[in-house]
Amino acid sequence: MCAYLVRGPGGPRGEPIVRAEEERISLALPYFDGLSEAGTGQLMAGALLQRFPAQAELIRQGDRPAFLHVVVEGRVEVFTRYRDRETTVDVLDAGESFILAAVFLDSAYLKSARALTPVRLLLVPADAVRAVFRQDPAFAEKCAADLARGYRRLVKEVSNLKLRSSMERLANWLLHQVRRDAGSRHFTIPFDKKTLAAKLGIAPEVLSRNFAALAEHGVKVSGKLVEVTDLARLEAFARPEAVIDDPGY
Amino acid sequence: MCAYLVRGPGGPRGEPIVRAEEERISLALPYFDGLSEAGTGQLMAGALLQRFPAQAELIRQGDRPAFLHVVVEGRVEVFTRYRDRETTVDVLDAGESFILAAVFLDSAYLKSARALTPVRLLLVPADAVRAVFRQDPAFAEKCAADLARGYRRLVKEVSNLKLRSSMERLANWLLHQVRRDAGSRHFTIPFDKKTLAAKLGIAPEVLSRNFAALAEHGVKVSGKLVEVTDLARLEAFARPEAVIDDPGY
DNA sequence: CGTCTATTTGAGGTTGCTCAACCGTTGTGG
DNA sequence: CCACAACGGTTGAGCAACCTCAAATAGACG
Repeated sequence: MCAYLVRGPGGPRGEPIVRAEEERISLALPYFDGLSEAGTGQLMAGALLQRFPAQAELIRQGDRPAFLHVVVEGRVEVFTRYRDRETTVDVLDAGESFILAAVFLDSAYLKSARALTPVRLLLVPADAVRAVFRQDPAFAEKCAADLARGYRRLVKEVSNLKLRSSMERLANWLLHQVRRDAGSRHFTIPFDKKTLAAKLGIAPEVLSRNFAALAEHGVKVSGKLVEVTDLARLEAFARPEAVIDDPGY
Repeated sequence: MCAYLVRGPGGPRGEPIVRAEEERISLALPYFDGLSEAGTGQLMAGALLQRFPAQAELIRQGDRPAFLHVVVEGRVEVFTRYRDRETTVDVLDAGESFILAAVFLDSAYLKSARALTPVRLLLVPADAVRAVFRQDPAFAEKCAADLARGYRRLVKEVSNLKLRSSMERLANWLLHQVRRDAGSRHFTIPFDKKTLAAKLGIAPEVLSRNFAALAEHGVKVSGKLVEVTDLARLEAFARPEAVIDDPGY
């Protein structure tokens, strides 16, 4: 019933009821913003707030969803496997949820997920999610909006993969990071380069060479530290496009 | 307000109100199945049923959604552009809808769409969709399920693109067609090979060579006609996986 | 029968992959 | 404190998958 309670060495410990303090945290999540009292209560009644150590396997593709997962703290990598290959579909930060689509349709996970850092997850029972969806229009709208945004993110990802070279994808990813940091000229890559390579859909070696090649286009890298020395130059090379690159679009 | 009424030579003619006969057609669409009377009425009140000639541009990426589009008849290609490149995201048959996510979020289209054949579309005003979503839980659930399925389709597409070679994608696409025709050994490709190539994310020349290469794996092609001479062999090569290839998964 | 468009084929270049060796950090045990 | 794994990343070499450009064919159509 709840595989999480027994999985992993020294890791997850179940807390059968979300305590007041932690409920406050959960409510602060964009996810539950503006919900009815009743709905919130129902969602939280069976919810668990759990910790997992880095590298813990959170869900496994093919399994059936028992909970909606919301990242409260830490970073989660969502990926798919095929034969002996594996690729990153997304990397999620605190405040984001995953596998809503599987929960909603009550279908098997298409993806697996692992903790990239130690994480804290809010686990909301799948049937509660479905029930509250039917009762609380505000929540229904929230879910649908989430699904719609997720859909659109993937449409962009498909365009990104099919229409751009790996260099272009990397360049645009860098611009994305820079923009997110309010235009700061340097930032640190928030996870392993191996993970970044998987996210961009290339081999780690190619990422390495691409970084080297971007020196020509106003980017300097040392370790996880990236400095954009010539933003205009990088933009000229990356040629970002609103429809693919604007997060809010 | 309604660009469709004036676009295209000899093409679309608007019908301000959906006639009874045509409403029956619309109601037969899976989309409106099980909806409340009131909801149906509201959706249909401002709906248009329109014809477009083959090749007509139905929506253009970057525009704002005025209607939810449902394919009543014919086939529609959904694609994205970037610089001078273009790629097919999906090909839709009768009964399927498109740009629900954009309508729901009231955001600009991420994709363009064109008619591959002469088509008949049901155009449901975007604000009606949003309004009925809030009023009719059955419709809300339908929409969310549609969004969730669309999301999952794209997750599979991303896996398909990132984890498989173009040969493998083609082989699995063939298996897909065969399975859809209840296991018949031969079928005709339902659109241009150029379109198929774009859907698979490769240049037309590569598709051509891939078809030739699949002769080794139990596939014979002449024109648009495909015959699977050795299903077991093709499956051994394609190695389909439920998580990526089962439509209902 | 010409004319167009779709597809195939050939040639040659690019991009990205794999394998293997190497480097720099980090962590460990003696 | 030092040698030595161990790990993540980089680099080099060779190969495979794809792409582009240019012709040659094959159909579809008037």
